[in-house]
Amino acid sequence: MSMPGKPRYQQVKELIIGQIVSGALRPHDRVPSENELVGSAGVSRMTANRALRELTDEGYVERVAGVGTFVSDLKAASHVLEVRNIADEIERRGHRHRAVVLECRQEGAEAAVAEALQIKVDTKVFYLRVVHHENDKPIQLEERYVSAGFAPTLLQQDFTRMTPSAYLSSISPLQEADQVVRAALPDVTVRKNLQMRVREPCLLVIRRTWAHGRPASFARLYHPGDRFELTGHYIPPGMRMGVVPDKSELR
Amino acid sequence: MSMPGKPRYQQVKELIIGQIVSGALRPHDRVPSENELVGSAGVSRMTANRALRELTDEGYVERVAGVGTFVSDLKAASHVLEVRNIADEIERRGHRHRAVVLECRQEGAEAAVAEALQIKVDTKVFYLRVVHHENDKPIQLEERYVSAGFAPTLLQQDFTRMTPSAYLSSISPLQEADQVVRAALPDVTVRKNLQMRVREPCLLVIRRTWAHGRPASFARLYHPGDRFELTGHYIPPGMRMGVVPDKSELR
DNA sequence: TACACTAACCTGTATATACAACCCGTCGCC
DNA sequence: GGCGACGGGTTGTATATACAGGTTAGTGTA
Repeated sequence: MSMPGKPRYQQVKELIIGQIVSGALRPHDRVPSENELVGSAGVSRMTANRALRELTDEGYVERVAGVGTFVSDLKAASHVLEVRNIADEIERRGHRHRAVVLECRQEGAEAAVAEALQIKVDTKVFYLRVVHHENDKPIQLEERYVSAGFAPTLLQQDFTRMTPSAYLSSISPLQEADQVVRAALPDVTVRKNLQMRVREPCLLVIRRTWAHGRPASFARLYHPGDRFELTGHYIPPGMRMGVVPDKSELR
Repeated sequence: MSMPGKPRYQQVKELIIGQIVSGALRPHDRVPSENELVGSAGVSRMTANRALRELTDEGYVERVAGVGTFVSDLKAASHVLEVRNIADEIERRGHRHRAVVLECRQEGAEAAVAEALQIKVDTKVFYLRVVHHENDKPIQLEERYVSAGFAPTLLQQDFTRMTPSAYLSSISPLQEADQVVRAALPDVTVRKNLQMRVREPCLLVIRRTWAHGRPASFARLYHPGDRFELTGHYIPPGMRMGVVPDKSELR
């Protein structure tokens, strides 16, 4: 255990992250305790403590004093992206989510998709189109391409029970992502599927998610402009433990 | 220096955050070194190190080995919000930014503004309208209301040299914020100011920034849908040092 | 003057040690 | 059987110490 260059606490972190990402450690599983890491990783307890503490800050694990350290639920990851799983979002508002699968098949990647997924044109990809409803009103049209190698069992999945993005993150959680948000006029197909008025603009989120350093999935998410908005909230870190000089509570 | 209940490293962090937020320490100022904190805060160097290290992770300060610790530029704050200072954004693309101030005056808050800023209707607020250009093409119409008490010297400011949001964050940086993003059709005034085609939708960002627990500023930012997009990128924390998660199993 | 070297200071990491608080199972006492 | 005390394991924090490596200013020499 002596990869030179990288600090030892970082090596310990990567060891554990690797086991989480590879699936060897699953959510709610127990992570080696500090004292166990002293033995197995050959570091001091303070070093093991730092590794586990930083993994806690980063959302990988949760620690309970007197009990142990456990892999966390990984839902926190998509939080930063502001658009979480649409089903969770709807349920959090106390509404009913329903998904209608329009298409679900394998096809050859066209140029734009191939470029986004960094594969050759005509490579096999899975293609999905799903409309998500909130209380029976369509609120998102999801058009998604998934690299075939990444999720071989995708076509057998029932996406009315679990959204594609939830399914994908269950296969390999906590990866990289980039996205673009723009306002655009929908084409006729999109407009019909979302039951939008003519000339109503839509909010379009284009997102790629990465796994193992390669794009795994490419999605276009269309939302009706009059029924959907992205919300974000920001509190500077370090302010969250109840600091703040002035605490005037309002509302 | 012994407030029981809060750990000492946290007390040190809050001490420094307080000086940054209050303005006693400004960007690029030097922060007490670890050894100075050993003397002035009465903690061990390891404890001071932990405080400064966490402030680094949280974006408050930057550290240079061999040199010292300095208050950061605070641009990190808006980073999470994905729309940073529009002028920085434009310059980062190597383009030219120009701001045209349409209006800049004091007025009584109307109902919607009063609610957003949590003040009474007709309370005095500053009202600003600025068009931001990228290479002489309008790219953002900024309509902003600022609580009068928050920035008394606002009307004297030259907003062609410094954007309103940069000015506000220079007064009291690193506060809380919330925002909403939506797609909408602009009204005629907005469309004209942004030189948009008819029926072209716009991307609307509505943002409130908070200071000392109260809303300080409320802004509507309109962007032409065909010339503007919000981008975001997400890398899970802990993966940023070049990890390659391998499948090294243990036990 | 030009240049090399050193001393002082800084961050970054690693370790051993210590104590507090917490959780839980077990053992012993009532 | 019931109940409380206790001990072992766990996290959380604090400290002293040590060494490595970076930066800078100043000093001294060629």
